[in-house]
Amino acid sequence: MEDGIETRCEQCIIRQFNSLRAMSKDELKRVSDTKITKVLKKGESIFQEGEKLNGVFCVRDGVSKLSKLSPNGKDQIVKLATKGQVLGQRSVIAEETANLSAVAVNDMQVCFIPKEGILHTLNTNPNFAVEVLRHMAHDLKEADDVIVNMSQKTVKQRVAEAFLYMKKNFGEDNDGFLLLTLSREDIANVVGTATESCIRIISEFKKEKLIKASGKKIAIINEKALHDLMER
Amino acid sequence: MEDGIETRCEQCIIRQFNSLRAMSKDELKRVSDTKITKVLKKGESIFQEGEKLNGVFCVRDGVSKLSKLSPNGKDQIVKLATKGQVLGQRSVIAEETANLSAVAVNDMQVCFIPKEGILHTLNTNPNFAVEVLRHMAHDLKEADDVIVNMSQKTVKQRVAEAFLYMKKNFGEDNDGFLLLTLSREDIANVVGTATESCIRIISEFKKEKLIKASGKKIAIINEKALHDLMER
DNA sequence: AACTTAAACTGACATTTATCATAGTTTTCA
DNA sequence: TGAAAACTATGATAAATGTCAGTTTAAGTT
Repeated sequence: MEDGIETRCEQCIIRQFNSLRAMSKDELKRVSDTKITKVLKKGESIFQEGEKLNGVFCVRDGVSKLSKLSPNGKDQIVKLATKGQVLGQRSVIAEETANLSAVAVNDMQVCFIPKEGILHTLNTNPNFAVEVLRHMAHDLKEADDVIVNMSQKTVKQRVAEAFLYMKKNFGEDNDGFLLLTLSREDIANVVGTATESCIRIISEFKKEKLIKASGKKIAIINEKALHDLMER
Repeated sequence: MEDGIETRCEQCIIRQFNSLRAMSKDELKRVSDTKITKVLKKGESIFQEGEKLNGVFCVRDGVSKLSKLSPNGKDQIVKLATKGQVLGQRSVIAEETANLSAVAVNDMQVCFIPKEGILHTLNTNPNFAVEVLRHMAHDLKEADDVIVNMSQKTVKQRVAEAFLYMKKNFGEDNDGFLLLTLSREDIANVVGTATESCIRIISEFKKEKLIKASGKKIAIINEKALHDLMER
């Protein structure tokens, strides 16, 4: 059992850093030996904006929102991280305080990996560093795309995109309902709009039969229409 | 003379990657030996979105805008790069096509550095890789900040921020005019708004004596007020 | 200098989005 | 289970921003 956890934890690192061959067995073992597993309830925070991180967190189960508080008091969700993704690596690598807060959207399990091992491997294993670099380059591209979406697309388009994103990255159950359920407020914070505006658009989508809802659960009915709307 | 150029070109790499000690003399020499200097007129492009890059470009003189075309035909400027900054490293590192276009805002001089040397050093010199990584981590943080600004701040706040950014990063002349002059359209594309909206806000700022203008040149008169406006 | 073109500006109006108020609905938990 | 709290929903209205149309000004060009 405990063995299963360890194995999965190693998998996080491997997958995130895309570097099965970049870390040696020894290095992986050292990382796994020092990890600490932590359980979080929905709404609890993993770390806060401004906090100094002593390591990274690997999501074993559940979903975390990475968000930043803007001066006007609103919270902008920049990213949603799920099983296998690593949180905090940017701050650890840059040796800066966290620029985002990480909060559990569901009940979660994360494992903590002290920064020493990561930094050591980074400095001694070029392949590993390059893999991490490549991963961060990808994140940077995604961030650029988000900037363009935020400034050039309407709220309606961004809501459509958010649902498609949720389907693509978190999947759906047998009845077609999105596995990731977010509150209307969280959706609004992903999209960067007021909760009421977000709700209104969701209502509209329901009327137009693009989506259907059962309580908090949402199912995409007409994916093509959502997609066309988003691209226009 | 040509020697001066070489020296400065090496400086670009060193400064951008923040790694004076991370690249050996030999490595730096190899990079410099293979560089090609290129002159561009205002409006000419260095590379286009979607293009495959065979190396990075180091800005020796002038300013380049890095922008992305959105489906609605508008151009979002994501970053402005000036002397000493390197363009295209994200694409080269990720081995992807460029996700942004780079166009000269002024007359420019850039030097081209083939990717082979960069990738080779990356793979053999961990210190260099870590420095590049750190640099990219910083870029990523900045991108996150831009996302929050775009979604949470008003156009007026973003215009104020743009002027403060221009002052901070490009400086002003003896009369207090910003050294970087952008067309109204370019400012609008930085801010992510319509050109007319941008012009209207600039007119407002002039009336309120926050800035003054002489032709295309703009001077900040009341920096504190602009700052307060931006933060609110 | 006269001509041509591009950029800057202004007004009127349409559209989008935010805000405030309020009511219905679900969830929580004592 | 039943009341409180949190979330979802809708209407009315205000504020912000975009669009279109037209004018003025500046910048090149021959």
